[in-house]
Amino acid sequence: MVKEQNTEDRIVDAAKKVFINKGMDGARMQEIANEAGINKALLHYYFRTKNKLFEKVFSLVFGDVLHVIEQAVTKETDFEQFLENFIRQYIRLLKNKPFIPQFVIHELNRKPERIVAQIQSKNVIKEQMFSIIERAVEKKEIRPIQPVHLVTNILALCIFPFVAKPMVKGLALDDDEKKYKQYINERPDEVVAFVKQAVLLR
Amino acid sequence: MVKEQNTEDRIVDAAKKVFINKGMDGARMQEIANEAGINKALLHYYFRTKNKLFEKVFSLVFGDVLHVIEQAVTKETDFEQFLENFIRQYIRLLKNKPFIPQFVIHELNRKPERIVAQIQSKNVIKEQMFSIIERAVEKKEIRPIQPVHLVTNILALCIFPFVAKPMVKGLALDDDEKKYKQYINERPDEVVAFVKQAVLLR
DNA sequence: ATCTATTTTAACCTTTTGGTTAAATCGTTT
DNA sequence: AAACGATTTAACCAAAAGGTTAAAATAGAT
Repeated sequence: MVKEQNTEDRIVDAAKKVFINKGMDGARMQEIANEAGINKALLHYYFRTKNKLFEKVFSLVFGDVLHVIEQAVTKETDFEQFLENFIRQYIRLLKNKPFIPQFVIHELNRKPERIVAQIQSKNVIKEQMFSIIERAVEKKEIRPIQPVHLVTNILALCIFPFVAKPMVKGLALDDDEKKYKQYINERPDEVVAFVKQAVLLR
Repeated sequence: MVKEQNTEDRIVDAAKKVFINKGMDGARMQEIANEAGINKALLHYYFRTKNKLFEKVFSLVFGDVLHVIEQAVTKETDFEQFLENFIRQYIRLLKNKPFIPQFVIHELNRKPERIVAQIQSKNVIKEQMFSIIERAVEKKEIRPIQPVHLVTNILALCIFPFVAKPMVKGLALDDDEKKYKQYINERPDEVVAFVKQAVLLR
């Protein structure tokens, strides 16, 4: 956020922007250099290859996502609090960086092995989430549901409006950016309410 | 599905396969030619440019999706039937062509104008869906919910497990393809139940 | 048999792009 | 002032990729 940053950071920020918007294939080193306000030679001086730069960017972006999830998961609260917290935090992240999911998904499908590389740090999170859900089921706070399904349901509801923005905006909202923003602002409440209705036992 | 097809169809099928897997940027004309069992010269003989070929493929694929949606929407039934029908049909489509959503989403984000071009045919569908939902709300069959949100919720729940396959499989299912298939098979029931719980008034 | 459209072969062109290199410049530190 | 790292300039290279072309081969129809 500070104007004062060193070249390496400027490069990484520029690369984030370009890679996220264009993907690995669509991104051009020249464009990244321009975006960073430097020239191609210096770009390669810092990061020898496009691939190295991309890997750096990917792990940073994916790290951001994991961090938010971890944050929400490790706060020991009851299920309802966890749900609210998780959904609102997650959507807030995506509101600030709306291209993250498309980027992550696209690159994950392009090179699924990457997941395996970082699997250990995620496994902790997974176990945590699953156990929160299982406990809630045992305590009859929510109806019986497999953790995998509930987790993917929640993620789906949070992520979809961002990856499918042109569809949502174009098809349902008269291609009106204001209406889309309004819609996005309504999302946290909507998703929380939807999921609660779907699983909470009353 | 027939082995006997003319060259143009073979090309289009091959192009579908490659474009869907690699995207516009990642796809190679040579690879499409190989996949179709012909050479590059003949490929360009049928489709002068990569772009023309791509546009053809995109509209075909997107047409498939719209067709399924249209099918489900135009069957005049009550809300519950519509819900079941829509979800099961849609997931069946994705089970057969799992790469469609990622492809459509990626290309839609790359060139959002494309939506505007086909907007009229979709507007009918949209109106139909929205009115089904509004009627259900009026009749107190479901709790009050904005059609945009409900529609996107349903689409999200259907689509996400396919676009995020590596994540679901890797994170939650021990990277086990069998478990993933099992999970996908459970999806229709799960989604139907989830949505019903979330909106149906009992 | 010949005409026609289809298909192949293979060479070729051009543009784009990732990446390199060498020399010069600028700025800071010592 | 000298020295060093950071940065620019600009030319260059090689590979990849989209696209073209011309000539030959193949096959089907009249």
